[in-house]
Amino acid sequence: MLYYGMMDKPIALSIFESLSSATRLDVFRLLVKKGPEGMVAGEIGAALEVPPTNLSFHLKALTHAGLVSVAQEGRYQRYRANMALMVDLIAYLTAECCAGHPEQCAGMAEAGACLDAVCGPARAMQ
Amino acid sequence: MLYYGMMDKPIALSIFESLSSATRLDVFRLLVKKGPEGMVAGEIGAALEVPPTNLSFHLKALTHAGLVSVAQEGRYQRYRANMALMVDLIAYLTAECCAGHPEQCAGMAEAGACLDAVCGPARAMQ
DNA sequence: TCCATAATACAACATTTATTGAATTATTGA
DNA sequence: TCAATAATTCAATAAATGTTGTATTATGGA
Repeated sequence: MLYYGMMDKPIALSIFESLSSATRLDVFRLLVKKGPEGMVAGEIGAALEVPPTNLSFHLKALTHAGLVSVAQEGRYQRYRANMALMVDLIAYLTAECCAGHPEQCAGMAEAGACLDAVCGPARAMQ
Repeated sequence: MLYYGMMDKPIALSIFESLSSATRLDVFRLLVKKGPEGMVAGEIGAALEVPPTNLSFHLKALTHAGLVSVAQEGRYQRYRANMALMVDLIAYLTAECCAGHPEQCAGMAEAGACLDAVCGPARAMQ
């Protein structure tokens, strides 16, 4: 079940900050691609050719924002993407869309907008 | 109709960079709230208490990323949010989820993930 | 135990981004 | 036309981020 309401401005900001670096966006997309299996830090570094020190810096930012989770496996650290947070984020951005009159959203930009466009009318707040 | 495929890494990056500033996130959310009506620059600056010079700097970044559109009205510049781009962005992030086996996504993080979780199975690529 | 490996923490430096004030462009109304 | 307003551009400064090398912590295997 999706729970819209966990998100607030500081969290949204830290998510956007986290994904605003090319390195971190690469890391997150790689982990999304890997799915539940995840990857240990060394594998990520090798795949993206990022030096260990620098990778630690970026993984810390992603972890702090909640975009990735980390689990210790012996001397390895396994990282996994948290896609659910992205879903919450979009819900947050669209929550007050058109001042509560989302039927107006048809007129916004090139395509439909608001939560209807994301999930369909029946799925909002589901 | 949503068209998944307009998004690429540089565009995704510029969107995240755009929304990684508190001022720009405030501006974008305010414009989403306003809907198709939009707001002129001066109104935005007054509402958020951002000096004109600084606001121009941030509006330029949002416009360049495609998150807002701008239309001239006499000596005013009217800005509107482009929600559709956010929908595309999520589709981009989830496109290669779980290496093409999105049924694995149930195991990711706290909630469902991938496009199914965003739009429901029937809506993917619709 | 001892050495090699995985990963992170810290500090110095380099780079990028944000903010401010002054000047510029363009439009409206008297 | 001329003064006032809306908004931007530009240049200088301030602040935040990213990167690198060295040192540290902790685990696993010989």
